[in-house]
Amino acid sequence: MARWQPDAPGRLAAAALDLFEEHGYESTTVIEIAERAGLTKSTFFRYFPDKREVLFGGGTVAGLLVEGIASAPPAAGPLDAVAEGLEALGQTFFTVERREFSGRRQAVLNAHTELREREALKRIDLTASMIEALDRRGVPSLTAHVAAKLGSLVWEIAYDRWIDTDNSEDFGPLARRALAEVRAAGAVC
Amino acid sequence: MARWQPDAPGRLAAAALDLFEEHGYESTTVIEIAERAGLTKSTFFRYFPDKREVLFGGGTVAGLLVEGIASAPPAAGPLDAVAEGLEALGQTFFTVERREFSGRRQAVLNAHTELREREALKRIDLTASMIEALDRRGVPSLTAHVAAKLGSLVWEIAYDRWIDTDNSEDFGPLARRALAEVRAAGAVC
DNA sequence: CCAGTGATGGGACTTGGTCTCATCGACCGG
DNA sequence: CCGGTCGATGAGACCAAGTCCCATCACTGG
Repeated sequence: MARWQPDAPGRLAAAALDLFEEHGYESTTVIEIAERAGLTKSTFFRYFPDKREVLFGGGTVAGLLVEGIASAPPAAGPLDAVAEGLEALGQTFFTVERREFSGRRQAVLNAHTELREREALKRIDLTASMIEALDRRGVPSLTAHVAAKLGSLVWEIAYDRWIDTDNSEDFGPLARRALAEVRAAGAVC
Repeated sequence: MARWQPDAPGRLAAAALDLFEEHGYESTTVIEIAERAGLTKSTFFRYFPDKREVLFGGGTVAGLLVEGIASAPPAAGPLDAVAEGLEALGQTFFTVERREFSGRRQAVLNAHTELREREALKRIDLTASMIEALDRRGVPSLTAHVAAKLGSLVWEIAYDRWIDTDNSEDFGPLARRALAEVRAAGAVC
């Protein structure tokens, strides 16, 4: 028999989301999170560098997106390459099982500035990753910057719609549609 | 004779920037900042909600930008309206006197994740302000989103170049040029 | 002379976050 | 069966950020 329950980080994240929903982010203590997960403060900080990060565990996202961009057909334009990356993300990360969790998580995020701040940083770092990936495709720097910013916007729009409970479309098609809309809007700027 | 030295927030901000440059952000204490400014921790937190915010005092920026966008000629397209806003900013906020301070401040910001994170949040909030301002001009939502994102990119590029010590051009012209480049890059996405 | 006001100081208190050391079952070689 | 190592966890001291409440004290107007 195992000495410890499995998946400590997962239990911590789940406990945290529950408590944040129940009492709000600021009013719940790291100690409370750890206790609900059957652990202690020490262990919490062993897995997460700070309290906010417990809601940002999935660090594989950037990697998947970058891979997707890299493996787009060489002839594809920069924005199409980003679309390819988003598509890849939709198939491996934004799966149906993750949808409900993502929605709950996002509601908590939107409600607390401290968490929105962390989200903002993640988005910027992600945009930087996209720029790098495009750079490796030979896209000129400025074009890469523009494509990454637009790609980030496409992501936001598609993600919002994907989370929306009235909706049950997969992430991939949503991203494709959002991309087309953004492109059309960009043409009239 | 005045009972207190004038401009407590300004003294705190100056002291903070000095100390951050000397010892780094994390290794300098709020108490140290306050002491160098001839004040106390209590007073520091009376003027700034947290330690990071001491480097983000100029809260008028968003207002100026929004005004500039609002007062652009009605015929101007969304991105041109944003350019108008940036121009306004260049004349009232990004003045020559502020250039050296901005450069020092930016160097500190770039060196510390915690500060980059706050900057990321400010940028997102600013983008939201731009979207609102464009919305009030009757720009359709999606177009406003695209224009705001591109405007934010133009801001970044122009600001970088403005700070660059090899350069001494004013912010307005730099923004104009950056806008043209971004537009050209956008056309090939 | 006196009461009110406003910027500041002082200090207790909570919590996030770091660090170091102790614990203890599992596993492994003999 | 035995002893030692390993790896995940616990315990608790410690520091700094941030909150709160109350004291201080010059200035002001009546």
